[in-house]
Amino acid sequence: MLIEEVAKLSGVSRSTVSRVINNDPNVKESTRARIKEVIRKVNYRPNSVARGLASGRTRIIGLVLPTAQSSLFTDPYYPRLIQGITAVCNARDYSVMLWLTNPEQEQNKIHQLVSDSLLDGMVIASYLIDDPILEALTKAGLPFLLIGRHPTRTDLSYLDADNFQGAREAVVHLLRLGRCRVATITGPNNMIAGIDRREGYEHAFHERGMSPDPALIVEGDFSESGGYTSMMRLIPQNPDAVFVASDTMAVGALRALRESGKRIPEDVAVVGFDDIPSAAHMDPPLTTVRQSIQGMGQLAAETLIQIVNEGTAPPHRLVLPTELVIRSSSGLCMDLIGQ
Amino acid sequence: MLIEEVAKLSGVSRSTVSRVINNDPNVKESTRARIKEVIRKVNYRPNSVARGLASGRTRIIGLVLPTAQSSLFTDPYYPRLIQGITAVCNARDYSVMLWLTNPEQEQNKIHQLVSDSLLDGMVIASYLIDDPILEALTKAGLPFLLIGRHPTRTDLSYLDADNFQGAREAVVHLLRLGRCRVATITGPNNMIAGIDRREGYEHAFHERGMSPDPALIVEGDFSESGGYTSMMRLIPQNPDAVFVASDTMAVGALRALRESGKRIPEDVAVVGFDDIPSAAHMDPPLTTVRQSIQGMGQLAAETLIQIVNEGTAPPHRLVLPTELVIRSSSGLCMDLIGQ
DNA sequence: TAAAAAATTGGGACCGCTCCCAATATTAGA
DNA sequence: TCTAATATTGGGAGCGGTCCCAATTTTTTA
Repeated sequence: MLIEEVAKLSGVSRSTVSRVINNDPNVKESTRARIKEVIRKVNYRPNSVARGLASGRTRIIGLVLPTAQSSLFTDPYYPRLIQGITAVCNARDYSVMLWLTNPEQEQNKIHQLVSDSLLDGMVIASYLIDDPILEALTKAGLPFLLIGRHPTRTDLSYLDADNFQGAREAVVHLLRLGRCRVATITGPNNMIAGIDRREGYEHAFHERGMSPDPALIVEGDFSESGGYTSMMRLIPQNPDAVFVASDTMAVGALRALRESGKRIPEDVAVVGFDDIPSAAHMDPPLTTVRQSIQGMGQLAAETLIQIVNEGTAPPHRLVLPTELVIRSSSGLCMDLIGQ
Repeated sequence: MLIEEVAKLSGVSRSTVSRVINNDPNVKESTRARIKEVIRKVNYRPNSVARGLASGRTRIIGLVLPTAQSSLFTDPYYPRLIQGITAVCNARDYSVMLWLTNPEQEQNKIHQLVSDSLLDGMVIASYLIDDPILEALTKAGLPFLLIGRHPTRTDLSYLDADNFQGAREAVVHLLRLGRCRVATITGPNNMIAGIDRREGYEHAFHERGMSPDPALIVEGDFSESGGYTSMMRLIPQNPDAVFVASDTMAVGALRALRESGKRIPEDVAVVGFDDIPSAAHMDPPLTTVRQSIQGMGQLAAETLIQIVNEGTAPPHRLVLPTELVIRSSSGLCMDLIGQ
């Protein structure tokens, strides 16, 4: 079924049908109703490829995720992000195209996408974006949004959780509970989220005029086994608490602590980051910093769609709040005592 | 940069450039080389929307996943599937479009996609596909592939793991170890994977002239908390082993067993299904049935692309083998004794 | 009631490719 | 060396919409 046929059946020209399809107000109400009825009756749907070619807008947004990330799909992070983004896109009648790229392909792939004019915009959740690519993106005029702030460039739109504050609060919580050898397993040092959380950790010390012992800082990789390995390296330093930069790593850290005969939280208090669904069921239930990844995905999609439709405004920099969720892995908490 | 400009720079017509782009053999080698050089130099990339409109093929395949599934993204199943599919599509220069739909939207959405001619084919991993949709898909002539066999229709192409054999072997293993009250936590009864695994469980009994006690069969929902709840319901029946239809549920089941003071495997042996990455790190390490979900995704993409390019052959029915991975949650195993 | 303004509608010109068929160049056969 | 066959190439006609501008209708205004 073509627009021309719908036009014939409605007794109008294809232009008028096109107007109805695109919600152009310049159509007489009675005409619009008649056409809509025909469209409904014959179940007409405009060919989106043709629309895309003619209008220059495809209503497709691209989502680029790094596949190198070992935690890519064992950690619910990306799945949640995807869920948030697709939910909004579905509702707004946008389609989502997905690319999982490893670093070698990534540059080439993004270039390709940019010059392909298949996309109206893209969400880039990769953390290893080098400047040439950003340059290409900017020059191509393709709207894009980073998930996770860019370490240096401030002229780009991004969305991020408040990693610094979240980490800071977690560590303040541990210090307040009287822990004095608070260690941390950080994220990768080349990921901004890892860096920001470590800085939040450090800041919590500085606020009290203290400095963390460098021996208590170990880099992790956001994976479960990475958490285990890092914790094993940390144990000889006798920490009495550890802030782990992701819940998935915390799972590994808990395992390492158990195997070493440490009691949690008596010997070592543990705080994670993310509040993944299983955090509440861990042994013991994990105190953690909650971030709404799905919410971030939703906001990302909404923001990008807005940019696409309203032209590029000044860069959007959106930072979502986090929330410390206190469970038993960090020690006695008032709620429990009350019961 | 348009094809016409490339043609001008190469001193040929756009037709010849088009031939080179599409690897048409009817081009003189010297001409082809010259054009390729120009393309490289000016970094020309054909507009895929225009190609799609002109050729009727977009090189985009759709992937439809059910979002209702509570385990959607806590279980690594779908992420892995996505990873497998995108890997192959990337390599073959296809793009993947993703839809996460809930049952209410699903029907409407698929209809929309079908009549939109944006897709060359689709992979449908949803389990609640009703006949009208399948009819629409078939009638539209859009190639599609189901992940998970259809319960009744045998004329459709699908890809599935050998759920029946995998479950059967798991239960045979438990029975051979001398367990006599082998329970099971099944998948949802409306998912074919859940049904096939339960039938494998039952068959293992029948092979030995036995029948499972119906009280030892409890339906689960493939989620961690579902596994916990189901196990709690099972414990009063005094099982000495349990076959859990997914590792994620097994996590919950282990938790329930621990809380009830049961030793694993001494009191209750446990076998899962999937072999998720954390299975080897559980306490105790989980015996489970391994299936390569990523491999399934890859094969799905390859098969669909083949169907798209070579026309619809007789329906493809591909069943991938599973493998029993014996760890300690199911009891003593020879490997361990040997050490 | 006629002219002016505003609201609708129609139709040609693309969007940037592919594809078919006719035209031209090249090679082989006699 | 000339003709037939074969290999290359060119160009028109779409693919199915959108969009602009001119034409037509309807509504206002004087």
